[in-house]
Amino acid sequence: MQVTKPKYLTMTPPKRSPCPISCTLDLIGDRWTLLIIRDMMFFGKQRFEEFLESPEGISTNILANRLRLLEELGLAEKQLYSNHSRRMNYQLTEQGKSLRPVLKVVTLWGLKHIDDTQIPRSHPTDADRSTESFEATEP
Amino acid sequence: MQVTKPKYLTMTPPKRSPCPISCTLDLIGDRWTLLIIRDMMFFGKQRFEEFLESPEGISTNILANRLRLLEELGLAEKQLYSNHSRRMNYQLTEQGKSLRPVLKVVTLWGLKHIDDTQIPRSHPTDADRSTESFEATEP
DNA sequence: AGATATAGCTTGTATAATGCAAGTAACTAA
DNA sequence: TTAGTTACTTGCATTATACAAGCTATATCT
Repeated sequence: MQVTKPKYLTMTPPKRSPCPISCTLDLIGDRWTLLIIRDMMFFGKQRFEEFLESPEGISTNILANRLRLLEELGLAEKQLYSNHSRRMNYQLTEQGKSLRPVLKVVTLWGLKHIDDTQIPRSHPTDADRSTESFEATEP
Repeated sequence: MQVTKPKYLTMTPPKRSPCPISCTLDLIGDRWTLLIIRDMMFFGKQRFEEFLESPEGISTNILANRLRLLEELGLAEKQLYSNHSRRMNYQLTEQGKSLRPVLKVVTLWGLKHIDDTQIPRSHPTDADRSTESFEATEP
């Protein structure tokens, strides 16, 4: 598979309809994508192995697939951590960060309507890099 | 398959983790469920055949499956339309209606970040039954 | 009464997505 | 030189989805 340039949201997947809900679900309407975005946004995760550590237990092939899709959608960017390592660095773009209100309202709904849910505690090492709080109200 | 009583959100699907985002995705993290809720909430749709008419083109087996799941989750209720007909009547419960802020923020995100999206125009006959506006701000 | 239509599904089958385990490639450190 | 780290890919079994067809109970028409 030969991917040249990241595509943008304007040109990506086939729409089922022009409805904004339907179109949004075409992008992030699955059980994993928002969790990866959560990990980047609230826990400052940036590397493949870090995403694998999340308690939901994503598998490596799904993770690789979703990271590629996020890049193609322009929601995340991939960079080399340093020039002498294979280590990669995934970060949210502005587009990706714009999903914050979505994650927030989903979080609040879950906390209120599903029993035994709680905001995960991040590891100290994760918290160091986390730029945004899970609870914070405003962008 | 023998389903006795509707289950409630507290006892339904296996959690991948206690994270409220993860748990919410376990319930509605697919490409169809929120569209059915949209149809009930904003377009006043109540019947099997009405859901089939939506432009995204859900298939009958998936629709039947999701309506059953929504009932099991306590997000929707199924009733007979009248006592002399097979006609069914699906309606959101209070739990289901509580997803309104989620649909709203998803709608706004889609409108702003995905090209060529627009709020669908409902048919006059649908609008008659619609209790809530797609655009309205407050519950 | 018998035929046609309507509504709400179920069933069958092909294709696609997911889950799980294992393996590979490039570099890094000892 | 050897072992470890990181980011994946591959293979295969299971599950979900898409598409088409069919079925059942009532409602309506003639």
